[in-house]
Amino acid sequence: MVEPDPKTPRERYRAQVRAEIKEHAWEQIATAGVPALSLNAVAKQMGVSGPALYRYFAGRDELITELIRDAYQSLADTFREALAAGADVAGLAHALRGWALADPQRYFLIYGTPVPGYHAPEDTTRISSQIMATLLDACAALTPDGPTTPLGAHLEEHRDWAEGHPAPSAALHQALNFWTRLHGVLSLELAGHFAGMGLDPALLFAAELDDLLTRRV
Amino acid sequence: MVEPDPKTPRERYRAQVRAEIKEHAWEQIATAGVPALSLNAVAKQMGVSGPALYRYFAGRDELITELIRDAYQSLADTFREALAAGADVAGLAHALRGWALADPQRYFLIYGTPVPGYHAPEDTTRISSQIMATLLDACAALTPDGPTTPLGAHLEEHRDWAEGHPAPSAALHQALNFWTRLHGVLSLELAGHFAGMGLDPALLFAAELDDLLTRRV
DNA sequence: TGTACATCAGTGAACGCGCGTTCACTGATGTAC
DNA sequence: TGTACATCAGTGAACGCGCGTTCACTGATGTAC
Repeated sequence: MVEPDPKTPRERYRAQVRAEIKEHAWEQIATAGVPALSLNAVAKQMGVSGPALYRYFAGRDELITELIRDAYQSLADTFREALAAGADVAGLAHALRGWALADPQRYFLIYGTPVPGYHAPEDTTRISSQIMATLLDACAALTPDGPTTPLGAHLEEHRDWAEGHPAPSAALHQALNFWTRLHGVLSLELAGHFAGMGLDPALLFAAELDDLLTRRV
Repeated sequence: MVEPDPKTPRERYRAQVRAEIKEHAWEQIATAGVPALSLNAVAKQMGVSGPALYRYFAGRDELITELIRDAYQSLADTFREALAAGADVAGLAHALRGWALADPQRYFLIYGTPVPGYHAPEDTTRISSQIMATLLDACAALTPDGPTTPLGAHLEEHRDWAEGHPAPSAALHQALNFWTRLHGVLSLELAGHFAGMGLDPALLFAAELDDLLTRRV
C-alpha cells in the first residue's frame, strides 16, 4: 500500500506476490489465530513450495511485523477516509466498530494480548498517533473549550500521542475518553463476552456512544 | 482450590503435584505467553520426564482449560474477599487493577485475544456471573433507584449475567458501565498502549474511576 | 532482430528441533490378611 | 508384625508431525550489445 511505485514488471510482480502472501496469512490468522500462522501452510495454500516465500520475506517474524504495520495502517486509513467523507465523532465510532468486526483477529493483533518481550516496530506508534490525531480532529469540532481537568493537564504535557495536535485540553481529554471507552465495549464484544452473558453487543455499543455524546466532560 | 477434600496421602500428593504443575505453567505463560506453553518444558522445569505429566492431566488442552478456570476463580475470590473486607465500588476497581497487574497474562487469558473456534468450558460463565454479581452488590449500595434507561431495560430482561441479581435497573446499568469502562483503560494499560503513548496508566485509571463515581447514570 | 549474459523466482532435498502423545516397563507406596 | 498382592507414579524409548530455515540447483525472465 505504501510501497514506492513499482515501475519494472519484476517489481510489480514482487509487490503482487507479497500482497498475495499477506492475504493468505490474514485468512489463516482469521481462522486459527496468530500463533497458528505458518509459512509452510501459507505456501501450500498458494500452491508453492515453502522456501519460495523466503524470496519475499526474511522469515515468519518479518511477515508478522508487516501484518501488524498493515493493521495499524488499515485503521488509520479507515479513520482518515471517514473523516474526509464528513463523519463526526459518532461516525468515527461506527467506522471503528465496523473495521473491528470485519476482522476481529486484525483488531486483536493491535489491541489484543501482547506477547511478553515483543516490541512493536517504531513506526506503529507513529501510525497510532495519526489515528489519535484524526479522532482528536473530530473531538475538537465537538468539544467546547472548558476548564482543564487534572487528566487534561497531563495530556497537554504529553501531546505526542496525537502528533502534537494543538487542541485545547478539554478536547484531548474527550478524545482519550472516547478511545478508552469505545475500546472497552468493543474488545469485550469481540472476545464474545457479551454474547456469553446473553447481552446484545450492538445495543451496549450504542449506549456507550450515546452516553459519550450526551454527557460530555 | 475447589478440589473435594483429599483424605488419603495419595490423593493429597496428587493434588499437590497438580498444583505444582499449574504453577510452573503459569510461570511459563507469564514469560512467553500461552502459545508457548509446553508440557515437555514444564516437565523439564520440574526435573521430571515429559510423559509423567499425563498422570495428572489428560493433555495440554485440559491443562489450559484448568488454568482458565482457575483464572476466573481467582478473580472471583479476589472480588468476594474485597467486598467481604468492606470494599466499596472504588475498592473493587482497585482490587481488579491489582489483580490484573499481578499477572497480566492471567488477565489476558480471560479477557484477551480469543482463539477462533475455542469455546470456554460451561462453568466459566457461571464464575463470571459470580464476579458480576459481586460488583453489582457494590453498585446497588451506591446507586439510587433512578429512571430506567433503554439499556437498563435490556439488562433487566437478561439478569443471568449477574446470577439473576434482583437489583434495580439503574444499578444493573451502573455495574455494567463500571465493567466495560474499567476494562477499557485496564486492557490498554496492560497491553502497553498508554506507555507507548507516553501517558501515565495509573493516572488514566484513577481519572476513569473518578468520572464513574462522580458522574453516575 | 538476434545472440550472450545476468538476474532472479521457484524447486526439492535436507537440517535440526521441539512438540504432543503412546507404550511397555520398573520400582516404590499403600492395602489386606 | 510380617508377608503377598494391588495400585500407581515415573521412566525411557519411540512415534509421527509440522515447523522454520539453508542450500545448491534449474529454468524462465529481463538486459545489453
